Amino acid sequence: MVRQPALNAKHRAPLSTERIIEAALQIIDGQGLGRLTMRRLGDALEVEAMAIYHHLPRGKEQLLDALVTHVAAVPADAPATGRGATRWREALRGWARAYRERLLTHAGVLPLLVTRRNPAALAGTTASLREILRQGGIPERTAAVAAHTLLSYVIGHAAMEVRGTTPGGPEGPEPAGTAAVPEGPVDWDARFLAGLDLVLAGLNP
Amino acid sequence: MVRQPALNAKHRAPLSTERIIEAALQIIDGQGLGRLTMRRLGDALEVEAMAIYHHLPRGKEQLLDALVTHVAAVPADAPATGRGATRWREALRGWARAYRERLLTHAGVLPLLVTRRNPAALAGTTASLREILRQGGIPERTAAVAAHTLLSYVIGHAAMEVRGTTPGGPEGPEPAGTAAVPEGPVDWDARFLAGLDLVLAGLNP
DNA sequence: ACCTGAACACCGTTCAAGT
DNA sequence: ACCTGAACACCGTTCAAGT
Repeated sequence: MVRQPALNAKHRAPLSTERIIEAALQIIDGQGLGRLTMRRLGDALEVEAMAIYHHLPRGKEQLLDALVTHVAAVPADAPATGRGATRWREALRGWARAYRERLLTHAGVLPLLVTRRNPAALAGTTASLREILRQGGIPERTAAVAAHTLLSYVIGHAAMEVRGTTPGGPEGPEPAGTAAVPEGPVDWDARFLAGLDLVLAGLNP
Repeated sequence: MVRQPALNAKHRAPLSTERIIEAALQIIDGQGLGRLTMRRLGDALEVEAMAIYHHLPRGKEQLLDALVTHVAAVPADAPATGRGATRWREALRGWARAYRERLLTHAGVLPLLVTRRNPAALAGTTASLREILRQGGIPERTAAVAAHTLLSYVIGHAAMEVRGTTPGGPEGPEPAGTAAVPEGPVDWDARFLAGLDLVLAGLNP
């Protein structure tokens, strides 16, 4: 009989913060945030749950913070060297599409992004957005507003999408004299892009 | 000695779904979502935790759904009878301000609003927004987009605010050649209104 | 019909101990 | 330095029982 490597062998990849975050993200994406458990995470890493605390001393809180940073703290690329009104507009559009996609593939961390966790996680993202706008000739004040508006829209829209298509009719009391008509199934891709154009339309350098 | 009413007296207000939701919201607003526990909720209602299941058979899941509905499923008022471009614009602005305030005073439920829970909860809200836009002369298609855009912005912005003012600098790798400058403290009220105008600016009937 | 009490399977985390 | 095992205080929920 060929000797199998011992189950608790030491030659498996050593535990590291990166591997922990990766495994946690895989659990969230595959089974949902509610099923991310220190014990289950330990199982996925073939380690006892308590071993995680050696790399993340603040425990689950620290893990969730790290996940938010990993998913949401992505600065936008600087705009390509050429300038002109279409240049930075296209850059922002591209960033928004990529960022939305990122949020949707890791939809399980969206609730974490909304909580007060990790207050500085989005600072880099907003700063890079402001920079793109500034280079596009938008005045400082307007750029600060536009950066936050754009980020708010993308995050908010991702949240709406994650809730799923709203199949039912309206709820609650109707305002008098108004028959609110429920909307049919929504093409979220198209709607996101249309709303994005609406937000960008107000920006004139 | 005056006889005190028995502690487990029956003359306390009988348990009801309304009272349960009210008490839960009070716990969330006062101590945070993480401290909302069936047992603690029972204590607040002077009842054993298991009594809650008699009114909410699906347990905590149903409670959280009800909380989202209670906080977020508020249709916008119909615009005042007069028409003209400023009328409905003012109506939308007023709604957005009120809705944001509502979300911020119950910031603890924001993570719940983002999760897939209660998919129909926002249907009534979006429908009433579409109706206001339609009455303002905005074509059906544009109205549907604008309603979602506006709602996404308000929810997203509330989320940004709840995370707190971002005191630290940027995080993560900087794009080459760009020194992203961290922003100072933000006046969220002013920023929200400015962003709101940015979103509404693109809407021409 | 409405509420209680005990019990079950699970959490996150601590702490002393192993190698 | 890195991981384990047992233990503690807490969860949500079930189920039989009380009134």
